[in-house]
Amino acid sequence: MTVRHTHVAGRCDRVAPVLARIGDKWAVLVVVLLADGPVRFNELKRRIGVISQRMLTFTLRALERDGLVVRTVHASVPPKVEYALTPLGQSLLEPISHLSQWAVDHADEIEASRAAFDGEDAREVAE
Amino acid sequence: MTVRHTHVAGRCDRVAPVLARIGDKWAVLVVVLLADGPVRFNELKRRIGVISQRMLTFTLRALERDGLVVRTVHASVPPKVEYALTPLGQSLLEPISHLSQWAVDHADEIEASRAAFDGEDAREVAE
DNA sequence: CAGTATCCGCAGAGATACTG
DNA sequence: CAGTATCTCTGCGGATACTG
Repeated sequence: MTVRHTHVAGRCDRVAPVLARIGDKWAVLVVVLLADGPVRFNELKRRIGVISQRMLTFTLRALERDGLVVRTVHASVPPKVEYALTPLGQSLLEPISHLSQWAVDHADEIEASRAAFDGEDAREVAE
Repeated sequence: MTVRHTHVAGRCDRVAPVLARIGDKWAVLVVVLLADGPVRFNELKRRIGVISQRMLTFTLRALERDGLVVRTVHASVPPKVEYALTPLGQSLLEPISHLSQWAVDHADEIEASRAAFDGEDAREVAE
């Protein structure tokens, strides 16, 4: 029984939580939007466009909890809260961009494959 | 209004579906398990350990549809179905391993941050 | 062995309304 | 402005049973 795992040494349960966060569509979006610098809550909401404030709050809390984002409250009226990437959060930008690059590079292949797959299905049914 | 996006040129809607697939915990696991070569259905199920056959089937169908995995039926009794990575699927291993590496490298930081975050919460409540 | 079909529970996410 | 609090509904995913 050969156990030659190609995957990175280190238990899967270390990796899983991170993957889950990446999979969270809002989380990644927020991280990318914060790449250029701090952004305020409602500004963030506006840029994302469709997100509910509930989900944005949850997403930011999760990112803050994981140490990827810092929340800074400026004591003023009206209140001003800015969110920014921590160094850890910034370091995540790199692997994310690798992945994004892959996605962009192969988007056409994937789409074609899907079309082919769905096409076969339709033909089977038709016969 | 400066629009200096750091993220990869190419619309987000191209990237989102891929991120969703990565976020699918089963999908990534399966891809990694297929890294060393073709594996049969039940063998895959056994290695994953906890997955329901329903989810495994769905996951494999999705991966097949996206062209990341090929399904090969060997006409025999009992039936034998093998799943293997396509070249496209193999190419995904690279960005995944980058991400995994990041996860492993920063797992401790993240965990510490979580503990600190949760600790503050508990203290606030206690006071 | 390798699935498909069906039922069901519960967490995730939206909509809405209210507050410091 | 930046949230919290509820209420609700959808759909992911597990358990189970059946089939080629």
